Amino acid sequence: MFLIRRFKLANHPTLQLRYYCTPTSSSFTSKKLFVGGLSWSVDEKSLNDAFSSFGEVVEVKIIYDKDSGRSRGFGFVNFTKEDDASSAKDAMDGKALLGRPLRISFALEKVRGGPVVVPRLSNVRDDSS
DNA sequence: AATGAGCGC
Repeated sequence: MFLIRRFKLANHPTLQLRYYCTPTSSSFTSKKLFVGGLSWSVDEKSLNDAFSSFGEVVEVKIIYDKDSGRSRGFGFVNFTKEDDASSAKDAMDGKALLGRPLRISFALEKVRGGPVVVPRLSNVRDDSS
Protein backbone atom coordinates (compact mmCIF):
# COMPACT_ATOMS: atom_id res chain seq x y z
CA MET A 1 0.00 0.00 0.00
CA PHE A 2 2.72 2.48 0.67
CA LEU A 3 4.57 1.42 -2.37
CA ILE A 4 4.21 4.15 -4.89
CA ARG A 5 7.22 6.32 -5.20
CA ARG A 6 6.00 9.63 -6.31
CA PHE A 7 8.29 12.38 -7.36
CA LYS A 8 7.72 16.01 -7.69
CA LEU A 9 9.79 18.36 -9.73
CA ALA A 10 10.12 21.65 -7.97
CA ASN A 11 10.57 24.95 -9.71
CA HIS A 12 13.42 24.97 -12.09
CA PRO A 13 16.49 26.70 -10.59
CA THR A 14 17.23 24.09 -7.98
CA LEU A 15 15.71 21.15 -9.81
CA GLN A 16 14.97 19.43 -6.55
CA LEU A 17 13.46 16.01 -6.54
CA ARG A 18 11.29 15.19 -3.61
CA TYR A 19 10.18 11.65 -3.02
CA TYR A 20 7.33 10.66 -0.80
CA CYS A 21 5.83 7.41 0.25
CA THR A 22 2.27 7.67 -0.91
CA PRO A 23 -0.49 5.15 -0.38
CA THR A 24 -2.11 3.48 -3.34
CA SER A 25 -5.54 4.33 -2.04
CA SER A 26 -6.45 7.95 -1.68
CA SER A 27 -7.83 7.48 1.79
CA PHE A 28 -5.57 6.03 4.42
CA THR A 29 -4.85 6.62 8.03
CA SER A 30 -1.77 7.50 9.95
CA LYS A 31 -0.81 8.60 13.41
CA LYS A 32 0.66 11.72 11.93
CA LEU A 33 -1.30 14.62 10.59
CA PHE A 34 -0.31 17.25 8.15
CA VAL A 35 -1.82 20.52 9.19
CA GLY A 36 -1.86 23.27 6.64
CA GLY A 37 -3.61 26.58 6.36
CA LEU A 38 -2.10 27.79 9.57
CA SER A 39 -2.04 31.42 10.38
CA TRP A 40 1.47 32.84 10.37
CA SER A 41 1.13 33.49 14.05
CA VAL A 42 0.16 30.00 15.16
CA ASP A 43 2.87 28.38 17.22
CA GLU A 44 3.41 24.81 18.35
CA LYS A 45 1.94 25.43 21.76
CA SER A 46 -1.39 26.69 20.46
CA LEU A 47 -1.45 23.91 17.90
CA ASN A 48 -0.89 21.43 20.70
CA ASP A 49 -3.70 22.97 22.68
CA ALA A 50 -5.97 22.63 19.70
CA PHE A 51 -5.23 18.94 19.16
CA SER A 52 -4.38 17.45 22.52
CA SER A 53 -8.04 17.09 23.41
CA PHE A 54 -8.43 14.34 20.83
CA GLY A 55 -5.79 12.07 22.21
CA GLU A 56 -2.24 11.81 23.35
CA VAL A 57 -0.08 14.05 21.23
CA VAL A 58 3.50 12.91 20.88
CA GLU A 59 4.90 15.70 18.81
CA VAL A 60 3.83 18.98 17.34
CA LYS A 61 6.06 20.59 14.82
CA ILE A 62 5.53 23.75 12.89
CA ILE A 63 7.79 24.34 9.96
CA TYR A 64 9.56 27.64 10.04
CA ASP A 65 11.55 29.23 7.30
CA LYS A 66 15.21 28.66 7.92
CA ASP A 67 16.39 32.23 7.78
CA SER A 68 13.34 34.42 8.01
CA GLY A 69 12.09 32.55 11.04
CA ARG A 70 8.53 33.01 9.92
CA SER A 71 6.14 30.11 9.97
CA ARG A 72 5.64 28.45 6.65
CA GLY A 73 2.03 28.00 7.52
CA PHE A 74 1.98 24.27 8.03
CA GLY A 75 3.06 21.71 10.51
CA PHE A 76 2.69 18.19 11.79
CA VAL A 77 0.90 16.62 14.72
CA ASN A 78 1.81 13.18 15.97
CA PHE A 79 -0.62 11.07 17.94
CA THR A 80 0.01 7.82 19.71
CA LYS A 81 -3.06 6.23 18.19
CA GLU A 82 -4.23 6.72 14.66
CA ASP A 83 -7.80 6.59 15.87
CA ASP A 84 -7.11 9.79 17.71
CA ALA A 85 -5.40 11.29 14.73
CA SER A 86 -8.32 10.31 12.59
CA SER A 87 -10.92 11.84 14.85
CA ALA A 88 -8.82 14.94 15.28
CA LYS A 89 -8.65 15.27 11.54
CA ASP A 90 -12.39 14.83 11.17
CA ALA A 91 -13.08 17.35 13.87
CA MET A 92 -10.50 19.97 12.98
CA ASP A 93 -10.27 19.81 9.22
CA GLY A 94 -11.81 22.96 7.83
CA LYS A 95 -12.21 24.37 11.28
CA ALA A 96 -10.68 27.75 11.82
CA LEU A 97 -7.78 28.34 14.15
CA LEU A 98 -6.84 31.91 14.83
CA GLY A 99 -9.02 33.02 11.98
CA ARG A 100 -7.85 30.67 9.28
CA PRO A 101 -9.40 27.35 8.29
CA LEU A 102 -7.15 24.36 8.84
CA ARG A 103 -6.33 22.01 6.02
CA ILE A 104 -5.67 18.65 7.55
CA SER A 105 -4.66 15.40 5.97
CA PHE A 106 -2.58 12.42 6.95
CA ALA A 107 1.09 13.08 6.67
CA LEU A 108 3.18 11.69 3.90
CA GLU A 109 6.45 10.21 4.94
CA LYS A 110 9.51 11.11 3.06
CA VAL A 111 11.04 8.09 1.46
CA ARG A 112 13.75 6.87 3.75
CA GLY A 113 17.15 7.67 2.45
CA GLY A 114 15.61 9.52 -0.41
CA PRO A 115 16.50 8.85 -3.99
CA VAL A 116 19.88 7.34 -4.52
CA VAL A 117 21.52 8.75 -7.56
CA VAL A 118 24.22 6.42 -8.72
CA PRO A 119 26.87 8.21 -10.67
CA ARG A 120 27.22 6.57 -14.01
CA LEU A 121 30.28 7.61 -15.88
CA SER A 122 29.81 6.42 -19.39
CA ASN A 123 33.51 6.46 -20.11
CA VAL A 124 34.60 4.44 -17.11
CA ARG A 125 36.45 1.32 -18.16
CA ASP A 126 36.31 -1.90 -16.28
CA ASP A 127 39.87 -2.99 -15.74
CA SER A 128 39.07 -5.87 -13.46
CA SER A 129 39.86 -8.57 -15.99
C1' DA B 1 6.94 43.90 1.80
C1' DA B 2 3.51 40.63 1.09
C1' DT B 3 2.60 36.16 0.18
C1' DG B 4 -1.83 31.16 1.09
C1' DA B 5 -0.82 25.88 -1.86
C1' DG B 6 1.53 22.58 0.20
C1' DC B 7 4.21 17.63 3.31
C1' DG B 8 9.55 18.90 8.03
C1' DC B 9 16.01 18.59 9.49
